[in-house]
Amino acid sequence: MKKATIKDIAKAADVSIATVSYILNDVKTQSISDETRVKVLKIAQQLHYVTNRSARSLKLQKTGLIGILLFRDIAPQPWSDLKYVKTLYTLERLCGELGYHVIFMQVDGDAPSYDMIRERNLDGVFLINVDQERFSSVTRFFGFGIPVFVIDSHIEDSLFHKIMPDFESSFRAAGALLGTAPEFLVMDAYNNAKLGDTVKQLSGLDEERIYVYESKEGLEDFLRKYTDCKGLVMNEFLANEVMRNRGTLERIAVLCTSHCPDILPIGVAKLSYELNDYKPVVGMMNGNIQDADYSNREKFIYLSVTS
Amino acid sequence: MKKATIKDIAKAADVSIATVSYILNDVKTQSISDETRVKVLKIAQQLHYVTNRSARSLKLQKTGLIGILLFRDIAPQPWSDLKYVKTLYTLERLCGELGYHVIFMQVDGDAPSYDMIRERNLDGVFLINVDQERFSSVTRFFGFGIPVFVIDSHIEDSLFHKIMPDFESSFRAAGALLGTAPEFLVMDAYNNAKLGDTVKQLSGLDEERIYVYESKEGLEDFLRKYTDCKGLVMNEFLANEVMRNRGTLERIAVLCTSHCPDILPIGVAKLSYELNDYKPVVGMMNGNIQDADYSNREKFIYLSVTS
DNA sequence: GTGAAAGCGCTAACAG
DNA sequence: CTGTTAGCGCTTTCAC
Repeated sequence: MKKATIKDIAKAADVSIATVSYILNDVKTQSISDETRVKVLKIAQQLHYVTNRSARSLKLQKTGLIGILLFRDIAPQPWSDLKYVKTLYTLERLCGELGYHVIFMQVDGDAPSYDMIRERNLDGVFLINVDQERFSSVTRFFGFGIPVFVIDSHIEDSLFHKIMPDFESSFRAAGALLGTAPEFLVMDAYNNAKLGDTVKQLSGLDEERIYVYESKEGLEDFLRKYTDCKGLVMNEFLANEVMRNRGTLERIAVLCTSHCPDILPIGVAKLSYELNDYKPVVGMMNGNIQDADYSNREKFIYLSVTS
Repeated sequence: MKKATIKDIAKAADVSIATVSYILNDVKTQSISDETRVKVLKIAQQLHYVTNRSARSLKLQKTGLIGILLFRDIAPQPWSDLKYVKTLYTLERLCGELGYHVIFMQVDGDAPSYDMIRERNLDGVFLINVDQERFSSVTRFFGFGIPVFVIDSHIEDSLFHKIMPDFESSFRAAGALLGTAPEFLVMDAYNNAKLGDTVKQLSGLDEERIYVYESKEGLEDFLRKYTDCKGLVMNEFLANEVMRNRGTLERIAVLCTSHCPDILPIGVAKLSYELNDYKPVVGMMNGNIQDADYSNREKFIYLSVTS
C-alpha cells in the first residue's frame, strides 16, 4: 500500500502530471475544463492522495515549517518547564491556522547548534528566553536569512523582532492595584541578562529592594525584611512559592508573565498579558515569509496587560 | 548569499558530487583517500555547508521527523495546558538525542485531520490523550504505516503501543502512604473514556466514592461528604484545587500524573512517575523506524511509580 | 485546454 | 579510489 503520487493520479485520469498539479494547487493562471477537474479530484480522493511536502519544499524552497526554539533556563527552577507552555501552545495554534507546521526544540548547553534551522529550511523561527551570549555567536557569522522573532529576550540586533510583556504599563497597573507604589519586587530570572536589568530599572525600585529568585532560603531572607509591606511578584509560579513563605498573598500584586493566572487562588491581585497579541505577531511573521520586502515597522512588540 | 550544496563543494574541491556525498555521510562501503577527505571536509566547512533535509528526505523516504500530537482536553480545565508539558519536553529531548526533530501539533475539533502525518512523511508519531472516538475514524481506513505510540489512551487496536502510568501499583503505594485504603478518589478527566473506566476500576472504589472533576462546585459538594476521610487525588494541579477547598492536603495522597510534584507544598504525600521510563519507549520507536521487523514485544508500557 | 521537460539537492547502484 | 547517472515527487516555463 504505497502512497499515491500525482503521477499515479495522472495515469489513472489519463492526463499529464502537469494538469494534475494545476488542479490540485488550484493554479489561477491555467484554465482547466470542469470535466477533467472533477475527474482528477475524484481520483485523487479515491487514492487518498496527499501532497509530498519534501518534494514540494525541495522545489519551492519553502517548507511551511516554523521553528520554536525554547532555551532552557540557565538556572532551572521547579517551575521552569511550565513558564512558556502557554506561549508555545498559542504560537503553535496560530501558526497552524496559517497553514504552517511547527518544529519544537529545546536548546541547552553553551554552544547550541542552529543547524536544524538551516538543514530543515525553516521559513521562520521563534526564539524564547534567549540569552545574548549564546546567541550572538551565531548571528555574528550569519543571520538566518529568514524572519527571526525573539520572545523575552533583549537581543541587540536590529535584524530581529523582539516581543515581551509591557513591563512599563504593568508596573503602573500594579501600583494602582495595590493603591500605592510597591516597596519590593520578587522576580524570576530571565536567561537574558539585559532584559532582567530593564525590568529592574522599570520597576523604579532600588537594587536592594529587588530579589531575583535563586532559592527558597534566599527568598525567605528577603521576604522577612518586608513582612508588612506591599510588593510585587513577577511570575505566578514564583508567587505560589511566595505564598507558602508569607502564608498569604495579601498586599501582593502578581504579574502573571506565564499567562497562567488560574493557578493562583481567587482573590489574589493579579495582572495578565494578552495572548491574543501573538496573533498580529504571527501575522507579521507570515508577512515576512510571503513578501521578501514586507514592511517591518516596529522591532519591539509589547504584550498588553489585562486584569 | 545562497546556501552551498554538495555540487558547490564538488566543484570547489574538483571531485564528483558522489565523492562528496560519500565523505559527508561517512559511507563505510567506499574507500576514500585521506587527502580528498580532508580537502572536501575543509571546503564544506568553509562554505558553511549543511545538508538539505528536504532533498535527503525525498530521496531516502525517511524524514527524521517525529510528530507529537497533543489532543486538547474535551472538557478544558484551567490547568489543561499544563498537564502534558513534562511529557512533551521529555519526548522532545529524547528524540533529539537520537537525531530526530519533532513536529508538535495540538489537535482539536471533532474530525481532526491527520494529513500532516502523511504529507510530512513523519517517521513516527506520539499521540497524547487521544479519545477512541475521534481516533478510530482514521485507523479504520488506514494505519499510518509508521510506528504510533499512544500516551494516556487506551486505544483498542493492536497496532499501537500504549503508554500510561502504572495505576495498579500507584493505588497500592498510595494505600501504603495513607496507612489505609483510601475512601474516596478525585480525578481529572481523560479524553479517553476507556482509560478513565480502567482507573476507576483499579481504584477498587465504588462509583459514588469517585469524583471526576467538572467544576469547583461539584468538587465542593463531593468533598463535603468526606471531610475527615482519607482519600486520593489524581493529578497535582487538581490537588491544588482540592487544597483550596479543604484548606489542607492532610489525609490525602496525590498521584502526580503530570510529573510536577514540585508545584505541591512540601510535606504533602505524593507519588510520581518515572519520566526516565520514556527513554526505552523512544528507543523502541527508534527501533521500529530503523528495522522494519523490529520485535515489538509489549504493546502496553507502564510508567513506574516513585515516591 | 493540455503536456513535455527541466530541475530543486541528494543518495546509491553501477561502471571504470 | 572516483565518477556518471537515474530518480525521489513536485512545480512551472514554454510549446502546442
